[in-house]
Amino acid sequence: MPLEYSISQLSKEFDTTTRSIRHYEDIGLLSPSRRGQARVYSPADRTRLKLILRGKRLGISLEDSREIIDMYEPGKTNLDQLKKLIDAIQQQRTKLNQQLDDITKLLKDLNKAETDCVEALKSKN
Amino acid sequence: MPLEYSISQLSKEFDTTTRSIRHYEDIGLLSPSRRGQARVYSPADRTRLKLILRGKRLGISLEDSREIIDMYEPGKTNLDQLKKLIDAIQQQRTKLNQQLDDITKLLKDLNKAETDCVEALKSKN
DNA sequence: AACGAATATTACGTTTACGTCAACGTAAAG
DNA sequence: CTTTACGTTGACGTAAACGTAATATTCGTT
Repeated sequence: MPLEYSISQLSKEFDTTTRSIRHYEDIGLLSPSRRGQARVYSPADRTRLKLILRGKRLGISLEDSREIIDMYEPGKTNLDQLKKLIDAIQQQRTKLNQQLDDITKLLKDLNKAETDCVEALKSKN
Repeated sequence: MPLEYSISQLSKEFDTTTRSIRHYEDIGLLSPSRRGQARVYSPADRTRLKLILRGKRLGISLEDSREIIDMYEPGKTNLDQLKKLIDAIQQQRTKLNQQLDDITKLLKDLNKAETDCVEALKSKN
């Protein structure tokens, strides 16, 4: 496991574009260090990117992703800050469970659609 | 269960807007019948809307939703049409399983974040 | 008949999440 | 020293998914 990554390395690894990664930086979701003016990404940066993209696949907006990701940051040891976080986590959990429900339903529907298709194919022979 | 619905009824039931519902019609995802110029939605229309919104919650684009939803339509008994559908279903299933994976991982992360928070809170007392 | 509530159409505006140049710096290879 | 590959910063463009008037119509009620 490398200790640092270039922007194109990450874009390839996660099948995204350098433009997107820079965009995430533009809106403050990433802040890689620099060597000269070139971006240098740490494993931690890479993890953040991974989380962002995972969120994307779940239809989570970048704005919302920021909140979620910030939860994992240490040093957020302010007291009522913590309570806020716990609350946010609850909300996210609710949303995710809803999605889980949606997905199982969709998978069920897909299964039915498929068997229907297969049946229809059979009856053609 | 009613035999028909008005646009505002549906917008309330599914917590969306009449504008959105009309938009779905604009792009051909819905085609309710009319009484005069007023839209009249059948239970089938309602189901389609439900599927659209479920897809939305999963970050599925309206364009992709169209494909999925059309799978449920009967009368698609063209032969290689069917094979295409089965293929599309497979792809969707793959994507959904990926999402399932993402979600379980996120939920795990959220659990950890939460216990961390709670721990942090305890240590403050 | 007049009114308000619901619905309609038309059309322009907005937000999100990037795509797509253009113009230039940098560093290793031939 | 030039090519090649990769990187940078603007700046403008765009597609999707609606929001938001503005205006007109319809329909049951006073």
